[in-house]
Amino acid sequence: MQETTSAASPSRRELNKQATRNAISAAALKLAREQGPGGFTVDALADAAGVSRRTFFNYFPSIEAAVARPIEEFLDAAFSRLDERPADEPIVDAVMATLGGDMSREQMAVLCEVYAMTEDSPQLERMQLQLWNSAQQKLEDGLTVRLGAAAGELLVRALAGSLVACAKAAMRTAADSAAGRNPDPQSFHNHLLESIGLLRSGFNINGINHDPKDS
Amino acid sequence: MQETTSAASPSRRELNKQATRNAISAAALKLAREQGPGGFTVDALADAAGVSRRTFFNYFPSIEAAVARPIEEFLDAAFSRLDERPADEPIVDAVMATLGGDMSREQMAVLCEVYAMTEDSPQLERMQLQLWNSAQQKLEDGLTVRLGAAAGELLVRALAGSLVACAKAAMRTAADSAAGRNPDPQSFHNHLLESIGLLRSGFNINGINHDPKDS
DNA sequence: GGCAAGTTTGCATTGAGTGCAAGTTCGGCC
DNA sequence: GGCCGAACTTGCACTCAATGCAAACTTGCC
Repeated sequence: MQETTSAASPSRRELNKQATRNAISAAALKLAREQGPGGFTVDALADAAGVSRRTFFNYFPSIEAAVARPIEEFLDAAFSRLDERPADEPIVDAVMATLGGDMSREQMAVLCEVYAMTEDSPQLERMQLQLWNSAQQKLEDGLTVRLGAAAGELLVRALAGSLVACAKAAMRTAADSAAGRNPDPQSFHNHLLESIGLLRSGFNINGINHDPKDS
Repeated sequence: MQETTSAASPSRRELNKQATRNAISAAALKLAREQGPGGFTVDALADAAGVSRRTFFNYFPSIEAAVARPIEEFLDAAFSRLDERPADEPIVDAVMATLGGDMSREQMAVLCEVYAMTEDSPQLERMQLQLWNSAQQKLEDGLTVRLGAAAGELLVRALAGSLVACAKAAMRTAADSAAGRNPDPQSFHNHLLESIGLLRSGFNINGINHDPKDS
C-alpha cells in the first residue's frame, strides 16, 4: 500500500504499466516514422507493441495521443517544475528556467520530429494544440498565484497565451532548422530567450515600424 | 433568367449550396444547445437538417466542424479583412480594426456560446484550437508581407501568436462575463483593446512586480 | 495456498468517415 | 420547349475507431 506515487514505487504492477506504456508509445513513434502519422491502424500499432487492441485503448484514447506522448511529457514536466521556482522570481525568468531546462539532444530531436509530423496529420496537429493549450492553462494557474489578485483574468490569460506563443514559436523555429539533421537543444533555448525578450519589449524593435507610435 | 438577384453569384446551385450549408450548421447549433455538443449523432443531425447522412459529410468533415462554423467564419472574415488595411498601418491597429470590426449583438452571442461549449466537448475544443491556429498562420503571412525581410521568422511567429493569444483572451473573458446573458460586442472590443495594450507595453504594469528588471 | 484487487483480453456494439455508382437537379444551348 | 453534360444528392457497403462488459489472468498480501 505504498502510496508513493510516481517516483520510487518499485511495485511490480506499476513497473509493468510503465513498461507497457513505453512499449506502446515507442511502437507508435516507430510506425509514425515509417508510415506517417495516421498511416496505420490501431490494430497494427497494438500488434507492434505486443498488446491487444483493447489494451491499447486502456492506455491511450487515440493513436495521436500515443504519438504525441513525448510532447505531453515535456510540457507536463516543464510546467510542473514551475511550482518549484521561487515565488518572487520574475515570471519570465521562471518560464525560461523551466522550459529551457536540461534536455538531452535525443529528447529535443524527438520533440522536433513529432512537432514536424503535424504537417502530415490534422489529427496530430489538433492533439498537439490541445497539449499546448492545457499547458497554457497550467501556466495561468501558476500566474494567478504569483501575481495575486492585483492581476485581472484578462492579463493572466493574455500573458500566459503570449508566453506559450513564444515557446511554440521557439519550438517551431528550432524544428525548422533541425529539418536537415540538427536537434540542438541549445538552439531552442536561444530562440526561447530571444522571443521572450521580444515579448518583454512589446515587440518594439528599433529598425522596424510595425508599431511606430506610443513608445 | 437572371431575376435580378442582388449581386455576386446568383447561381441557383450556389444558392442551394449555401442554404444547405446554413441549414446544417443551424441544426448543429440547435442540437448542441439542446443535447450538448457531442450529445448527438450525425444521423440525428442530418435528419434535423433535412439532408441525408452522406450529404452532411459532403459539407462538413465532422459534427464539431459544423458546430464551430460561426467561429470559423468570424476568424476568416476578420483575417481576410486584414489584407485590405493600409500597408503602413501599425500591425496592432490593423488587428484591432479587423477583429474588433462591426459585429451584431447576436453574432457575438453565438460566438461566445460556441466558445463556451468547449468545456463540454474535447472534440469541439480541438476544432476551435485548430481554427484559431489557422487564423494565426494567416496573420503570420500578413505580418511577413508587412514587416518585410527585416523581421525574422521567430519574431513573426511570436508576435502573431501573442496577438492571437490576446484575441483569445479577450474572447474568453467576454464569454465568461456573458455567461449570465450579455453578449455585448463592446465588451469584447474593450477587452481586446486592453489586452493588446498590455502586449504593447510588454506586460509591464507599474504596480506589479512580475517583471521588475530590464525596463 | 488462497483471497482480493488490479490488468489484460476477446467479444459485441455503436457510430464516424469514405468510396462508389445510380438517381436527381441545374445550366446552357439549340 | 427539349435535350445534354455537369454538378449535386443519396443509398449502400465497407473499414475502422472507440467503449462496455465479463471472463481469464496477475500481483499483492495474509
